[in-house]
Amino acid sequence: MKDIAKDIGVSVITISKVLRNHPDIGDETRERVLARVKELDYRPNLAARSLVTGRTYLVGLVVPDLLHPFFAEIAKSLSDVLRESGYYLIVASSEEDPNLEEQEINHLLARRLDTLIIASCRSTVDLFFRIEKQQTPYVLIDRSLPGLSANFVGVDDDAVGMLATEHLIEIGCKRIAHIRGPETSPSIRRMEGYKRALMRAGLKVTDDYIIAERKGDVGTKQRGAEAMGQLMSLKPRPDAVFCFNDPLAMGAMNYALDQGLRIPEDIAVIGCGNLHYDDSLRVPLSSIDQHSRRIGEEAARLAITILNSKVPLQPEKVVLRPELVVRASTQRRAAKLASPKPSPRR
Amino acid sequence: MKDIAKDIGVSVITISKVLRNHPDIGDETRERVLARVKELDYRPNLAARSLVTGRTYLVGLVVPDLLHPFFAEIAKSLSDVLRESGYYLIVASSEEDPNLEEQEINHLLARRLDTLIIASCRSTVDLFFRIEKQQTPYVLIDRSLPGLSANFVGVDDDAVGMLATEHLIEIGCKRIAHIRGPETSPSIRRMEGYKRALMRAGLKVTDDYIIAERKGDVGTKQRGAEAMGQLMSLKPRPDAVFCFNDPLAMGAMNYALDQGLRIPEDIAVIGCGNLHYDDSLRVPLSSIDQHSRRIGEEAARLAITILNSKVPLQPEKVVLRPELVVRASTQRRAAKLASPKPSPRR
DNA sequence: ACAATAGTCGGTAAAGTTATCGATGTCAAC
DNA sequence: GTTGACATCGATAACTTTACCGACTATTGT
Repeated sequence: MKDIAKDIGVSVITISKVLRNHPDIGDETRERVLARVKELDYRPNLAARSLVTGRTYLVGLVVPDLLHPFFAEIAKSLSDVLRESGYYLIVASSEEDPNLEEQEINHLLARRLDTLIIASCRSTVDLFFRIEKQQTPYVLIDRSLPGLSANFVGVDDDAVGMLATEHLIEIGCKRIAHIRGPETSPSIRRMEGYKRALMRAGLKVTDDYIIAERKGDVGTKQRGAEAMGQLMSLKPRPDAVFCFNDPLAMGAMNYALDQGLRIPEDIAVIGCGNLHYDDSLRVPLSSIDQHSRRIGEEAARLAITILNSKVPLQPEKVVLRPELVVRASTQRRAAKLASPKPSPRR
Repeated sequence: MKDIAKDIGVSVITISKVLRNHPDIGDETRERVLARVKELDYRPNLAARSLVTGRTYLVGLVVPDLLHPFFAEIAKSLSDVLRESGYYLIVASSEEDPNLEEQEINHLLARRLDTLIIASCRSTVDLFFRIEKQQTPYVLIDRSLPGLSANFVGVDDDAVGMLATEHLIEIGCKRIAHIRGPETSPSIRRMEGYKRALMRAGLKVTDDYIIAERKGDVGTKQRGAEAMGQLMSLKPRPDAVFCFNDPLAMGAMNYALDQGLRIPEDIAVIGCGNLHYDDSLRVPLSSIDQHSRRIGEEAARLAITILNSKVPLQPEKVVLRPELVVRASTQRRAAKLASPKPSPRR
């Protein structure tokens, strides 16, 4: 920058102003500066700029697993929207490990990012108080924490559980099982929605029908298969399963099919996530769409709003309404039980 | 930092050294500093550090599509390995648009990242010369550019094409079609491998049997379906298709199945990528594994090697050997044509 | 006892940029 | 001709940290 200034015969400040489209500079000077800048293919050092402005134009994203299509889609839409405002995304993966997550967040805090966007696998709130003390704004996505009043973008997980379960009830299922996820808010809320839907329909909640997350780090599909195995060995076999997410459902379906069962005739299956390959599976999978793309977009929008605001804002919560997507795995069957009347589409 | 120094009665430099585990500092002093640091939950400003050291400990990743499982897996493994050495990943998506890619790379260059890792959709070389002029080391992944001697990590795409095609030949297919990808090196090389395998087997290459990428931005699955539609309308219908990647293959298979065709009896299908849901599809999909995880790991390793080296290194090329994974979509059929002898496994 | 060495600590300057305010010049208006 | 307004540019200081070297003490070897 010094060189350019010398070349053209103006001061460094002038160059700086041109580079930031500051209105102070005359057209002719601006042209000459820009010409020289282009000639040298010069780019200002953003680290130095950050140092003096206090802004990095960097947003951190912390997710449990980048490979999961749900988080990948969020990362993508987030990155798209942020880019329009000149922000970039730096990603960190917590591998569903609370300690690793804390470590990653600490590191990101040291980088003085403008905002953090976090799908947390922690169950305690202390870490987030520390973030607030650092004055770093943050947005929780997908997973919320009890007792924490923070910005949040996600789906209404109670509604997810109810929607899925009600659908299974409508198509005539009586013994509805649930394969649940890890101990985080979405899993807990979906299970509660599931239970509430059962009770409303006058069906009783059977503990055996709820399969909890296994420990250990086997793949999700594998866990789905094991869970289905457990369910198949029960005395009155379930005639439907609501799975926490689609990869689990995939594993569960594979197991059932390999055992010679028919889906949905013998057992109906519904998942959550509405992944793009759901309709190409051995049996196309019904699912609850949780609008992953919109979660990313809304989180980005929220982050930008916060960053543009002079005053600290009240935490905002964006709760999206889930949507039922029916495919073959729950396709209304001519009920082998006693419920011949076609259930109305909701 | 100034405050901590004052509190303890030492100089700022001492604090700085403690924070970087510099051996210069005595145990007692170090303890006292660390205690106070922890008390204040203090973290050094990495932007300032970058300014003076010239290193950001940031690696940029530019890919065409973060949502594609292939790139998502690379991003994940990359991020994992880099983290161990204290590096973080900043991601940018080019959406398969060369101009957008240039823009993104320019921005990343301004951030003075330590390394760039790029799956480029550009066909010209000039941009990369500009990167080299900025002294920023970079590693190409998946896609290479003719005439560019750069660090590269990817799979042997000629071998991919040959492996897939030879497999189809071995199971008795005679009229093998190819649905190719965009105009980048993997697609070109795989097609060449495909052609070479045909010629070696004494089969002739039919132009009609090679479907090029359609323009426009419909989803990949949709494109696969359309391509399959084109193939099905040909006079001697192909009895096998080698698809550039698995999403294309998914679309193609869906179309064929919906038309009442049987896979692999009427038409065998093989893709590339070996995605984790391949075995859960309507017909489990044979595929060529291109070791996406290892691509990420090797790229990270290479990046770190470059960063640790005092002297500029010669460009290194890591070419992985692809691997055939056979599933139902090409399961050796009791050839309805005239080739009853079981083909030997290669 | 003296030099040499190792172990600790600090001072100075520098990294590249921007915020703030002040300085200059030009022009029109009265 | 003075005032005011506007447009254009620059000087100073600051942001936070580290590289480099020098200084001081204590210990060791001879």
